[in-house]
Amino acid sequence: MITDFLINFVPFSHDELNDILPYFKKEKVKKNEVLIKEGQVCSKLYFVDQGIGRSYYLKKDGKEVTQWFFGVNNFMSSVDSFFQQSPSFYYLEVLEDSILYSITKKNMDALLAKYHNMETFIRLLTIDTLAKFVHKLNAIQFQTAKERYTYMLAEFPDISHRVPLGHIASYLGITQETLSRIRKNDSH
Amino acid sequence: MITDFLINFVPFSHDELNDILPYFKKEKVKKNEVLIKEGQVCSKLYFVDQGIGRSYYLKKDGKEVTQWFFGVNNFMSSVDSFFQQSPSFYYLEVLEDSILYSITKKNMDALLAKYHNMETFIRLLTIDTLAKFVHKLNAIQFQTAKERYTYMLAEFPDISHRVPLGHIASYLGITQETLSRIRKNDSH
DNA sequence: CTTACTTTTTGATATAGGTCAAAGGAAAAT
DNA sequence: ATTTTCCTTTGACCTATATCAAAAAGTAAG
Repeated sequence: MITDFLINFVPFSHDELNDILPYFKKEKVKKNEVLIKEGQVCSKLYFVDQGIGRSYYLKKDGKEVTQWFFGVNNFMSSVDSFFQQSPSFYYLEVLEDSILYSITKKNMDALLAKYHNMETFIRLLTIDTLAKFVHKLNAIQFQTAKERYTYMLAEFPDISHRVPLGHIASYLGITQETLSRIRKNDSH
Repeated sequence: MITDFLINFVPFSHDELNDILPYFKKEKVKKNEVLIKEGQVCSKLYFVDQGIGRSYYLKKDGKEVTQWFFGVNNFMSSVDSFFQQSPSFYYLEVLEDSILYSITKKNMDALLAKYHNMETFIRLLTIDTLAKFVHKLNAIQFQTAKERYTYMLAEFPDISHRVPLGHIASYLGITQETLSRIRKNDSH
């Protein structure tokens, strides 16, 4: 639940939660639905209640590159686009029928201005996100294809077998043929 | 100046600035001095007034990998270690005689609790940092060695010719021999 | 069920960039 | 100034992973 996620970072009061939570609107989204396209400004921040999301972009040759996966109980968005209101470099889509809770930038700004705790929450959330990106960067920068896949399994244990192999391969910066061969060898 | 940097993100009042600025202590640091070692908890956030810093870690084989460069007018730290008070994965050092302004975690926490604007500042700073990391990740993940160097020149124009080539190479995830060859060809 | 479409696997071949080794240059120390 | 240390360049060779192509397996649709 989104409440648990919030209070896990910051001790919001009951009154604060009662004011904040209604701004998150429930959205049911069908598999493969695209939430944001490249170039659009991301106007909502999503919380994944059920399902899986991913962000990706297209290389010049048209190939998709997955940038991130968003599992249950995670916020999903094109972070910099949402907070900086700049055109998104990424597409955002769901990979399964999903239930999301979304809040608009406008409402988020109001909450940030109103509640010091909300600022703290977003600060901590961003630092957490930053730490995850740093972790991925380390995995990608100097590890072999096999080690990268090991990182993937650790970072996204619940996701690694529910999404197409090609999405994972591009997330890891390797080809799907290579990943297929890694999986084959892994299963002894 | 640090003041300009602050008000560029958030419209701090004069009173706020007068309270905040004295917590930043000037430090003169000699070339190659190490500020944080791997495993230590980063207790200070630094602002680079003069000089260059870098963060790096050691691979199992003992080779250094540069994670980031910190130029003039940038905050420098092992971000997640400082804010999450977790052991740093990185070393932090300066590559030239430098002048830094540092604030302790304790004082920063006090300012974050006292001033809503300070929370906002750190939130925006973190989002900015996150955006830069994402940018690097994109460069590293799917670009050739030469394209990565182009990214480096764009991201750190003032730094690219003041630090050892080996530091840049490891930052980009390539070997120094390869980078040397790229530079040779660049100068036609 | 059968057909069409998507995803994964397998094989053969190519290549960017790594590794190893050694020489040249530059900078710092005595 | 001369020596020592560090940094950069160059050359020869090698390997992990990409690319290309096609078969096989899995999933969805009529």
